[in-house]
Amino acid sequence: MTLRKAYLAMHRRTNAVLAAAGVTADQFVLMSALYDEDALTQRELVKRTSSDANTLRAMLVLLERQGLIERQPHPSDRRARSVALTSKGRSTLHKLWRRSEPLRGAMIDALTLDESMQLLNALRRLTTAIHEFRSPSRRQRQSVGADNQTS
Amino acid sequence: MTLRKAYLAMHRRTNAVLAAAGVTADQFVLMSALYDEDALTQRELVKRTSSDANTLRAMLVLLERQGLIERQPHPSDRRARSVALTSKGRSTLHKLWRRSEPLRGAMIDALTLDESMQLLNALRRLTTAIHEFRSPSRRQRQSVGADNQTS
DNA sequence: TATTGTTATACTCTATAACTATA
DNA sequence: TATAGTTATAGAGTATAACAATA
Repeated sequence: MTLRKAYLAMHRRTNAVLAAAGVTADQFVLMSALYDEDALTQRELVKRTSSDANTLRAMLVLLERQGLIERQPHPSDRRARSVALTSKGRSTLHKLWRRSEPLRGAMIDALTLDESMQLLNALRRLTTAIHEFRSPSRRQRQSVGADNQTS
Repeated sequence: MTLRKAYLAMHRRTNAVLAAAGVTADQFVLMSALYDEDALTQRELVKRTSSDANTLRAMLVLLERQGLIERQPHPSDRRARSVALTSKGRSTLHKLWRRSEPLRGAMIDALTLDESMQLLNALRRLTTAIHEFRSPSRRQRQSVGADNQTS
């Protein structure tokens, strides 16, 4: 509940800050993932942004329509497509970073450096635990064993 | 980014765990907010779940269609509606708690008690900072003043 | 056979604006 | 005048399933 509230607050405020630029917070995340790299396949983007493949594609189509990214044939794998920011996308991204900077600043100021590190560390471990979690609806006899704990 | 990943992981896994019961994670949150109270107005629910009023209404309509909640005239304010869980909603909520318990357990086990407390504390302060943040696009001369500190 | 991506489809969540009815 | 909620509308994100092309 607390995690949810923090994320929603950040997400909505980011959307509000970026709205004038015609880009959503999720699209901003996606574009940022492309910034460091020359080009990525959609498959790689799915991994990095932890999105669903079809969701990602829908977002790419929207960004492509705005001329912010482009998808070209992959040089070595003819199944894949090479996704990259256009020059317009790159300059838009710079603008988005400038616009969202004050909000990021406010978030950074809310915690000490030490607390921020601990927060990030805790969140990462939480994420790992969730990813490793598998529903015990169909138990793996071997690992769960004969304990008295009910699911 | 880290906050986003943690939230999305939790949200998706919760959805997966609850899918068989035909209820989404967001609906689960909403129903939980109703559990402690006999009844709440939609306005109060908006505050507690930090949802948009129209978003909330859409969710209530879905839950009402499933017979999990009901909306009755408010006794003292004839504009308002009194939202409450039905008995079916109440028993469904119990089932949802049971189903999601292992996931919550995994999340709790990922951190020490001390770390959990610190995490919650940090997230709350972050949320407060975001809520208090106002875009500096149109500065309020009075409060911003001539300091060198930005936002 | 497995992988990359597309097409088709549907539903939930989100949000804005204009509105009704009460307070 | 302000508040509680509705109606109408739209779009973004999410996800499943069936499919084509390629590895």
